[in-house]
Amino acid sequence: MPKNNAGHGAPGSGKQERYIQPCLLMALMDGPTHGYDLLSRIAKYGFMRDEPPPGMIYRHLRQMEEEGLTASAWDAEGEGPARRIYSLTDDGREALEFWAEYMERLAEKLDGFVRRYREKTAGRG
Amino acid sequence: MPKNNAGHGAPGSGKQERYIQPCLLMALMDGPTHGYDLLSRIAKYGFMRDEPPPGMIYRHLRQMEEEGLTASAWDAEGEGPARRIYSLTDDGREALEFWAEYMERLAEKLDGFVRRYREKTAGRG
DNA sequence: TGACATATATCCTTTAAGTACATATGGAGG
DNA sequence: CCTCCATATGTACTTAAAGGATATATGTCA
Repeated sequence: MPKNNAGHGAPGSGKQERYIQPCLLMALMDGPTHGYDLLSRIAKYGFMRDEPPPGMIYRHLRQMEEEGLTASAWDAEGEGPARRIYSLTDDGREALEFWAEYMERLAEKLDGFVRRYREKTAGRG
Repeated sequence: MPKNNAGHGAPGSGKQERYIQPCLLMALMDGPTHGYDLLSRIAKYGFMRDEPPPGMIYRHLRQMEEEGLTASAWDAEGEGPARRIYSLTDDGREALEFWAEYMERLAEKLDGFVRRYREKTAGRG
């Protein structure tokens, strides 16, 4: 057995492809909300084993706001600490469309690769 | 138009998901060869726009050899500078199977995401 | 009043990819 | 013969993006 493919890329290594940005954009399609809630919303897309550390999504949210993909405002109403409510901008919706097309193409390539592999190994192993 | 989604992840940014390691493993399934030849072999899998810079694949090849996924030997025969001929090990074949399963799962997740997006946006835009 | 849950935010580190450059060999042309 | 070029391999530095730890604030509840 190989040592679980330690090293580059994906299987087994630390750095995953978690698609946090498109997940956040997608989650915001269901309506504006605050960061902590987005954390649980994006879990259902299946790209991460566990919930990502909170710090992570704030980093993304800040960056996305800088890029004009989201807008935000403080919400002091309600209990607990004040929340910052994020919403999608038109640019954000466009970016998500971009992502969807990219992800579609990527899925095709991945499928093509796997198909090719299965053909190559058909009838052995 | 958004500024082409500058920033994180994939569409438009620098860091791509090029799957060089699985591509190299797959290319070696067609038989042992040297690095420069692998460069052109892996182009056909479609993960990179252009051929990756040569230095890159040597980095990968060295790392893969450290991990026991490939073996190599000098070939001084023939013209030009000596070549190093790489071949797959059993661990390498197993790692490729690993990759194939990973890529299959990833493709499913991507398709699921895109499907969900298309449903959400059906009938508008 | 002190632990706890929610919520936001900043920092430093690690990983892997991008980029540029350094080396070596043999062939072709002036 | 000497330079330039194509092939071929390799090292080194830089950047990008994710991982992870930690800091801050607030209101609830025991």
